[in-house]
Amino acid sequence: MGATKTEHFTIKQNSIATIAKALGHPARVAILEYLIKVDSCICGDIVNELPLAQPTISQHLKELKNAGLIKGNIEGNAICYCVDEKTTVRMQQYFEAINQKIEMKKLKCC
Amino acid sequence: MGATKTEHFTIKQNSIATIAKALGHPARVAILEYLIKVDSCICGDIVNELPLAQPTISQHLKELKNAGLIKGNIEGNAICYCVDEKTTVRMQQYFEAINQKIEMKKLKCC
DNA sequence: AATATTTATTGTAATATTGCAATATAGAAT
DNA sequence: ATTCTATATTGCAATATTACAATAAATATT
Repeated sequence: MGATKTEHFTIKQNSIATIAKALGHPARVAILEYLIKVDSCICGDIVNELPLAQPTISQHLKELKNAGLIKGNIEGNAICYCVDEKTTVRMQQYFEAINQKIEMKKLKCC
Repeated sequence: MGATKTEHFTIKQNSIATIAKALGHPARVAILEYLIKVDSCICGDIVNELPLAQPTISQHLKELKNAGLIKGNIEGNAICYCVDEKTTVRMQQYFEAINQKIEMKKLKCC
């Protein structure tokens, strides 16, 4: 016991949960917002920007990457991280669909 | 060490992270979707619908409620849970804003 | 009042996450 | 080749999450 029972849910549900989970930490929200704010996107900047040690940020970047929220290209001895639009668009669409359904039903109770 | 350093991030970032974290588990995504799918929204239904024990679901409902994603009204000896549109709309708007910024910048690298 | 029904709480075991120091890796600059 | 710079990995301690059996609480039904 203690481990998430992913196998009981649909691929879509697991996929949304994975992306949401990656954004379920303020440091990772901050990283995403920072990558959007600046034009360039070298990881070194992030270490200077956030009040976390380099290994911690490296770990957060890895999680954002695994969730598909960012992508990283090697550029010399630095790594160029930036947002992966596909995933943020997908999340937008997910919430759009949800809100549309809610609007259509105009739920009886509450 | 091991606890999230929430104090270093903005209220907005923490707030988005809290909502995202609540959706960072497939069971909670499934619960949200189920509450939207059905017209009524009694918790008992959810226990029958999902392959999780009643205390587990009760706990997940609590987390969704704390994050503001659902609200619950007492109705006899049952509790009527349903989606809180305000929060799902807020998430939609958050991703809309993010995607708009990405579109505007058309990031140089990657 | 006694029983059934519905949901919440408590306690606990298993597992996952967070954060960082120390170290490793790999390309760049000298 | 050595040193510098940027990032990743490892190992570990602290904390949080997940899941559920057992139990509690509160209203409904008989």
